Amino acid sequence: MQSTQVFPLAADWLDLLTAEQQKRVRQDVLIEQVAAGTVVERKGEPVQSWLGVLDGLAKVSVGTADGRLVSFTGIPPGGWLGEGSLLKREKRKYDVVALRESVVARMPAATFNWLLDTSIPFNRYLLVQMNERLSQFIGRSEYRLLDPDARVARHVAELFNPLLYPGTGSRLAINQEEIGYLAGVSRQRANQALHRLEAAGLLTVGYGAIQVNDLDGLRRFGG
DNA sequence: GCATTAACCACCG
DNA sequence: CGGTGGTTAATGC
Repeated sequence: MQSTQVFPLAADWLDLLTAEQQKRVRQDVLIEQVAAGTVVERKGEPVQSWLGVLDGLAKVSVGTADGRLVSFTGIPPGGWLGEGSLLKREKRKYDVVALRESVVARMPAATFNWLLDTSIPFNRYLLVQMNERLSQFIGRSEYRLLDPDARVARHVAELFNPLLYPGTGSRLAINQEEIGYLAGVSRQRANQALHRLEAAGLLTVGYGAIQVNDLDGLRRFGG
């Protein structure tokens, strides 16, 4: 199930490319619609493409051999990932799973490398993205020390990071179970945290969605 | 005390 | 109808 037809390609880096480069990208990138629960990429497989989430929500998880989750990230629409493994030509180091029905894009390694060789703006984009991700990763280590309300606040804020996920507006379709999963709390506790954050005027809770009103406030909440 | 799981049921789309 | 959310009760750390 793939089409190279019209793609409302959620990728702001596309604008950084020349017309010729955009043309090749559109030709080479494969788009695929996947059902909820689909394992888009499995840990250990050779990396052949750069992955983009165009619609839906994907999770990236890293676990130990016994299956225990060590790290876990949500990728909303507009997020692209896997450039690290692609650059090092190594095997994928994590599982990528669609949390719900999603649309994913794959850019072949050859195209990715060609862009690296021909587009300085694209390199700059990657540099910014990788730096931002590193900063996010380091910051997350202190989440464990925070209470559940603050953990939820920060994980929600991460999903709205404009540098990593430019396609995400102020509203994101994500249910409370998924938020709980991201923040490492139960659905009930996530629900409670969301309402406290709403009472603090930081976000608005909708049906199967949240709307962020104060991104900085969320990042700062509880600490 | 606080969080978790399980279970309801009401409501939204 | 299925999915989501608000709530409660029982149990554990």
